Amino acid sequence: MNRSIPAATVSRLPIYLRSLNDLPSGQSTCSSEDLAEIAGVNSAQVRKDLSYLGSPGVRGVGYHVADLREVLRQALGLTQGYAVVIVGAGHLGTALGNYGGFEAWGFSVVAVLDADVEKVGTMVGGRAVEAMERLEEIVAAREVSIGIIATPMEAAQEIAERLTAAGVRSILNFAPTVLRVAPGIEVRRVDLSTELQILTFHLQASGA
Amino acid sequence: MNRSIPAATVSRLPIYLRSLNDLPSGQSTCSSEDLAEIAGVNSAQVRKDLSYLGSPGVRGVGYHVADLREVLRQALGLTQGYAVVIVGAGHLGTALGNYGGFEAWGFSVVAVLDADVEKVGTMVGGRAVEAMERLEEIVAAREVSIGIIATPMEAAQEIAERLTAAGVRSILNFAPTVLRVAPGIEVRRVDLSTELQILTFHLQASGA
DNA sequence: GTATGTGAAGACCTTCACAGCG
DNA sequence: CGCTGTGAAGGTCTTCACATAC
Repeated sequence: MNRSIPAATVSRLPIYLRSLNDLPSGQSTCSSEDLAEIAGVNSAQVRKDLSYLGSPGVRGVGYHVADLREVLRQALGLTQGYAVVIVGAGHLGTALGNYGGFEAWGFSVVAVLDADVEKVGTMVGGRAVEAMERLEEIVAAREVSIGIIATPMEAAQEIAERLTAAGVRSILNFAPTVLRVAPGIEVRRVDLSTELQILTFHLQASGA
Repeated sequence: MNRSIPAATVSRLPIYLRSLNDLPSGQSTCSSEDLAEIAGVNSAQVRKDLSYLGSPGVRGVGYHVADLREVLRQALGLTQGYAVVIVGAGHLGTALGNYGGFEAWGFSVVAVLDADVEKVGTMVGGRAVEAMERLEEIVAAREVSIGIIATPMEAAQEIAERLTAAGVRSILNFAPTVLRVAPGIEVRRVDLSTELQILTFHLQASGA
């Protein structure tokens, strides 16, 4: 079914899906131009991206909003729920654990882990923090498919190895380090200081 | 001095800078191969990227670590400090405010703002949360160059407009929305649910 | 000898412009 | 007629392969 959708397109699909919510309510159909405006991209880009999902539009009319939402949800695999484990209950892990948005998109945080025995048992987002040594057991028993690493840099690589050995195939890494993982394991890196440094590059390039 | 460095290169420079810290200590010189390994990219990529910064290497030898670090810091504009304001003192804004890494890279969080009067005056990362209406005054008085938006989605666009009107030229946006800003304003988006959805795309594409 | 710096080739991505279809 | 879907063109990024310099 997937005729190899380009990576750049995949990274925009979530934006299109969210953009549908920003349409004037009651609008049952939308043009590539409407979506382009909201998503901040070129309208030809929108049409080409969506064309990879079959041909969800109607010429002369546009895209039927409800249909398009369903096609996007299907493509992104959002029709099933995914169990997520958060590793690290520091400031960031706590913020993530308290974030209400996971459930809205069908994700379910099934555990928050921390290596610090002082933190084990404390509550984060309504769940008790569990001990790091239970990682493998929890991943297996709760069928975790996504691991979120919110540990200090030093611990990140080892946690990634334990997660993947236990069966996790997707990792979202907030630790400021590049993880080395086996082929087939998908890692996304979110790094605050990298982002800030890209901003300062432009500040100084434009003469600040 | 900047002979228009490609965007893709700019986004890797922070990784190279950090990679220097991961070299075996005492190693005063390193090859593009060494850096490539740590940064997780091709070594030709490393050489081409670094060649945009002049020619910081020595043929037959490699890159002198201390020199390269300095060249990277210069290119990224990290030789001067930057004042940062965090807008929104919810879970995420609080985590950011408590994050110790800003100072290490030369950033200085000069204010944390929130629209909720209940939150004003509470402490975040050793600073008292200030009222949102003081945004313009604070940006001007404390010479803020970077704004971090950690508000709910609905407030983000207005905050972006107020920040830029007050003189901020760089924004790091954690709110799940695409900001519309004037030309010349640099925005980086960090969106948890987008990242998770890209992961689920691959999970389902590989048949999970 | 050794590792950088770089033209050339190739892969990938974006944009245009218009054919095609409702 | 209007808007999608798409070949073709143009741009950007990555990788190769080797000349170049120490």
